[in-house]
Amino acid sequence: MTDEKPAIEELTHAQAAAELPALVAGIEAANTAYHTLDAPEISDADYDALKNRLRAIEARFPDLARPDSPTQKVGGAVAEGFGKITHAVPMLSLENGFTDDDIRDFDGRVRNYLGLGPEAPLTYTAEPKIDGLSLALLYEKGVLIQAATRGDGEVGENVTENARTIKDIPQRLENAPDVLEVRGEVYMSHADFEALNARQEAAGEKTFANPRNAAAGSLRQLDARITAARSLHFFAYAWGAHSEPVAETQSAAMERFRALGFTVNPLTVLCDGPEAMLAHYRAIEAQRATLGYDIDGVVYKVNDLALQRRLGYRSTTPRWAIAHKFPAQTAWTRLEKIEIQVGRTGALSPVARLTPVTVGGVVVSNATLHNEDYIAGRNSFGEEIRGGKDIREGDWVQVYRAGDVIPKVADVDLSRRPEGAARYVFPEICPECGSPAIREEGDAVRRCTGGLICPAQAIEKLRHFVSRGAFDIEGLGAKQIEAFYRDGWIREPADIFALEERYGSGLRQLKNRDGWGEKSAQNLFDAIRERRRIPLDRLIFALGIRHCGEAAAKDVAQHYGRWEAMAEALDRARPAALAQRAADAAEEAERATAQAEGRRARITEARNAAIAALDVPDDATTAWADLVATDGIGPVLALSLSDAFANPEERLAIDRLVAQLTILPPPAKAASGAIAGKTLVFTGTLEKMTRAEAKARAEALGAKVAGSVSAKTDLVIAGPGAGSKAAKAAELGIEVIDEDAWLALAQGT
DNA sequence: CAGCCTCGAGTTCC
DNA sequence: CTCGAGGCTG
Repeated sequence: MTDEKPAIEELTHAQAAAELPALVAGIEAANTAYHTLDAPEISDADYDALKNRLRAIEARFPDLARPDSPTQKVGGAVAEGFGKITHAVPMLSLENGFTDDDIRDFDGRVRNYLGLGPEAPLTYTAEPKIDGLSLALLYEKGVLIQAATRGDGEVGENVTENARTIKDIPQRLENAPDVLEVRGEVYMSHADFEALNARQEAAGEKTFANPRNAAAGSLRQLDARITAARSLHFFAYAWGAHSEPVAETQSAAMERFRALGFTVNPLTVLCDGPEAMLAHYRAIEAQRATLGYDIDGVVYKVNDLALQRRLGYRSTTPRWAIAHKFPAQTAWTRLEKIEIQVGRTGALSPVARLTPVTVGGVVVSNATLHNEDYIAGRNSFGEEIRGGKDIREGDWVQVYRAGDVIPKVADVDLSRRPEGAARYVFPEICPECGSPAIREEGDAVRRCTGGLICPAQAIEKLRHFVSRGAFDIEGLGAKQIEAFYRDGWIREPADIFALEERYGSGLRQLKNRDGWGEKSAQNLFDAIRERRRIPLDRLIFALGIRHCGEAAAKDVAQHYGRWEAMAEALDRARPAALAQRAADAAEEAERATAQAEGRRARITEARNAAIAALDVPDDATTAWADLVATDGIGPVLALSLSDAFANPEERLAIDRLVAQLTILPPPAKAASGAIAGKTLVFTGTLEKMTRAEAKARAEALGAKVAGSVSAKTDLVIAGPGAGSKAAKAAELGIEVIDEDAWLALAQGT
């Protein structure tokens, strides 16, 4: 079909421009026909010819190449290939359990939360945990309109076209609700995996380490035709958005999925308690090798959906489910060397360099050794781990991947320990800068004291500054930061914003060195300029102050509202912060003798004396108390913040940075709903829900739940048998309601 | 004051 | 993903 077309070399620009649209349309039509109708309209050879011609034209006239051209979707380097999809209902992960007792504890927690006794009937489903990748399929009026990967749980990738090629995924559902999002696992069978690898090898292509990687790689193909050729499968096991209730129990929901045309795992059963769950676990474990696909455990879920709803969710996992994982695969290898890495906070982290070995289908050559004690064979309480065996260079060690991800050392074979292998001596000098590395009392890690003098710390801090939750500057990743640091172009965050002015012309001329050119330099400067406007919480997080992560930064930003208010308050509170530290030191010094004499009061006396000696102004005490009383901020974080702002060098660097920025205040908390922002106290017996449940419900509605009634309390919910708290509420003139009124409030909003 | 929950920090491999 | 530690609750 390309016969009459002029050869590429003879094509004029105008001719090429005229031919392109039809070419692109032809390829796209073929794509659609291939995987939506399962009936290719043209032969593979013709398809390839079309694509080759398009590629050739684009190569000769690059200005004609469109960013959405089909040639951009072949085997390309990824990422931008897929659109992002925000999950209407987040795709959470599951809590993991490993031992029988973990599962019994889970059952206990569920019962406790629901207010059920140990003998009350409670049914769970138990199903194999498929080792694949989760996928969310959105159906509207019974038609599949979107498929998204899990991603980080909030935002996934749009792989709709690829999902359409999977036979187990129905394109249409009969008698389905208007909106139904079915979730499940995409996986590849052992047989298909072996066959695929054989084909890959024969074609000289790279093979996959395990079925899960093969499934993931296949689903994330930019060319859906490749996905179609990979025979993937799908088990449905959960749901997200839905316009009407799916069912009343988990098992009925699975039955309904089956009726709708999905495949549901046949090894799903109902269990009437933890012992039955454990029995099923062992039964599945026994069949594991003969299933024909990989599983990595068994998932238990509370069957009754009304109970699931009551149990609700913690921050990242549901309370009504747990994954009982099989023991991780292990392998023995030689530990060649122990190396020390220095992190952002100066922490010295030992890493094992291993003779590469395959563990569960993945080649592992490094493993974390955590800290000094872990190498020595002890945990933080001084108890023995690995039977007290220490780890030495040259040892044969058994490694596994914790949570199937992080390689760790499980055991040491002492019989194979080389002659003369010495106990590992942990360095007390930073290997990067030579400063003393100190281990504070009661701390598990040893830290370099070099601060920003230490290049490792400086670089790690800068990396943190540009990381995802912080300034997130596109084009300025870890590698670039390190290069700029070594060049001396970026030594502190403020330098990033001076980069264009100081080195712009130089960078533009760095043709092809480190991949820089005029265009990429311009992109970087644009990205940096975009970030000159930054939300306050991101700025605080980016500063990399110890103990101040993303969540704490949000709390601090919310508390102060404006940067100036924060800086001013921290400056004012400084004397009180110093007093706090002095008091802590005095307490530490006094503790041993006070305990010997059995006089706890002496500790308080010592603290007070230390504070009194410093003569702290009242406004400092007020500012400090205000900070420490903030939700989520305790003395440790508060001191850390105070130290960062009081350190002259650090403060100057912060001020230089802030001078370059426009800081956006945190959004005012949406005070919607009757109890949002209110402080509640529950007292007496609640009959319709447990305390924990009531608390979770209140917090979900934006309220705070306190334990005792004070002037700050807004509302008291009193059940039967309420005593002093209700009386105190009456005394303070605080509104008191009963459980039914509370339920109305909780449900109404 | 002890136990729970959440957050912070560090780490590996694709 | 996991461990340790900080902060809050009962």
